[in-house]
Amino acid sequence: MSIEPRAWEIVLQSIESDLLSGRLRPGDHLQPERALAADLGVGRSSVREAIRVLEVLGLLRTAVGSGPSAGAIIVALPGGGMAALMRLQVAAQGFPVIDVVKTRLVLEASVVTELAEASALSQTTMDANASLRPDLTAALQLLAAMDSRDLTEAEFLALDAEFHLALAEASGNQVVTATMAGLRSTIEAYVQDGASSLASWTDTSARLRTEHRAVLSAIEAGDAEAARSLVTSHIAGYYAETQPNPQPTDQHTDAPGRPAAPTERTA
Amino acid sequence: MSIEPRAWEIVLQSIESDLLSGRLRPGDHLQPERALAADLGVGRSSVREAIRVLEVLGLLRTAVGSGPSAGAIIVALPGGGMAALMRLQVAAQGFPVIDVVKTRLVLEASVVTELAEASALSQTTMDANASLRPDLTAALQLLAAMDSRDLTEAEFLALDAEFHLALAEASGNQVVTATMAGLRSTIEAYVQDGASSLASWTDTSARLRTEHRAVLSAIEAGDAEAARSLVTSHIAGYYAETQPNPQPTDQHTDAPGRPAAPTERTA
DNA sequence: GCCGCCGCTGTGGTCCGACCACATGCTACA
DNA sequence: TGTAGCATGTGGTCGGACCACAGCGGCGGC
Repeated sequence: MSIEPRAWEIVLQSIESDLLSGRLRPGDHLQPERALAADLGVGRSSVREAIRVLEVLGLLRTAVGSGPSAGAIIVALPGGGMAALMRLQVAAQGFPVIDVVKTRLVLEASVVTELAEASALSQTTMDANASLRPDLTAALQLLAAMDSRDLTEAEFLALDAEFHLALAEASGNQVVTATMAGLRSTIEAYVQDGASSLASWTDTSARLRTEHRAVLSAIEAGDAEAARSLVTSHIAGYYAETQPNPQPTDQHTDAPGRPAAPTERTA
Repeated sequence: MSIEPRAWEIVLQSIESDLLSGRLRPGDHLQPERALAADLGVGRSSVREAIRVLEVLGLLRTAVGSGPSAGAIIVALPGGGMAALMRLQVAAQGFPVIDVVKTRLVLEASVVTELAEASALSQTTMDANASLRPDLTAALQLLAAMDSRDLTEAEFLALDAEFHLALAEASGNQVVTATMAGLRSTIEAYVQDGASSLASWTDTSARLRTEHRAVLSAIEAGDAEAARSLVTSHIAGYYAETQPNPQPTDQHTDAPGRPAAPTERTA
């Protein structure tokens, strides 16, 4: 017959159903752990496991103490959970880095295309619709910060990653933004790994700066095709430059004696 | 200075570092909870919280009992974790449904483009490279299954979702596949919600079938542009058709028939 | 009457011990 | 020799205990 779900799943489903029905909304407090446990007829440990999951997934934050700021509060900030997911999946070899890069390419191409189109649209219509024009000030500020002469490679590349994330944010698509944020930590890792193998960091960073400005210009000019092409070559170019020996489908390194880790399909 | 991380974070980091260093690989067993707790100097509850997180993220599965199949085993199946993340973020209003649809659009367009290009490539080169040709048999079988006359709307749409997922799998990009799998449950929900508002289900399902075949034909013909355009209009068309009244921020509220979307496990 | 200190209370964070259910595998008995 | 049943190891759950911390309010000093 129907198997009894584990206790922590009961808690998770209860919270999810409260979320869906609107009984819980962002900003609300969860019941205290002890009360929730009593209500659902489970132990406090089980409640804590469910809360921990939700916390890692970025759905709530917890704080000790008392008062309005304490307790478990619903906060839907998707970036954190996505980042944890990506990071761990890459670590567990569930996600090859090349796939992460390819996905980044696809998403960013779409982001800049959309931004350029929105920009073009805002130019053809009345200025009254200034709200339609994407907000690129954050990206511009990051670009300016990257012009600073006294940046280490790591600092520069961190700003680089933030710049790309800012573009995603400007596009307004929260799913894409969250995914990019999740990809970001992985991207930053490979980007910084690759930086050491560059012929000349000065040359490369200068080129990256130029390319960034070109992308932004294309967006502001409303030239979607150019923006897409520029951002694609920007990302692919750096990746190619830092991967001197491609290693086709293999990667995943060592230990050929392994049972090849089947990603067991549920079907 | 540095604040002490919570105990369960210590466990998580320990496992992640084992993953990164290769001490843990897919298929391996984690230490028993009690041993891990003793090793790391934390309580068993904290170990369990970390393990629970990893389980929801799709990094491992747990089983009771004894013997080789029991215990916590590393299995990197990204789909499950992504699905849980997407589902909960949508529930918490962190992800507007429209953004989910847009992201699906972008990813699927890229998938079919890539498939078509690979297909074209495999045609121009020797047939010896048959391995380069994407494997679309799964998609074809699903298409055939959808031709069956006696399908309910729900069954048809489930097959539909699986078809789109099969395309992603055929493309070989695991990040995209996992993201699509995560989007899938959300997509299925809105798709089935919308189905009731259709003028004629018979007409619509016939059209969907035709569009599916057209997409597949374009892929097999190696016509990337056509494939992209077809899949875009396919998805956007259905979404537009089922959303006569956009209903800005609202949505969901229901629960008829679906018991709050359990974390689909089982193997 | 006003202000500040201190303890009370509620909260999450952690640990511990206990017990259960279950899957194995071995042992003892027929 | 075969099988029934027990021993073992594992995750799953619970309840209790204690801690640290943040607010809040009462009490006392000024």
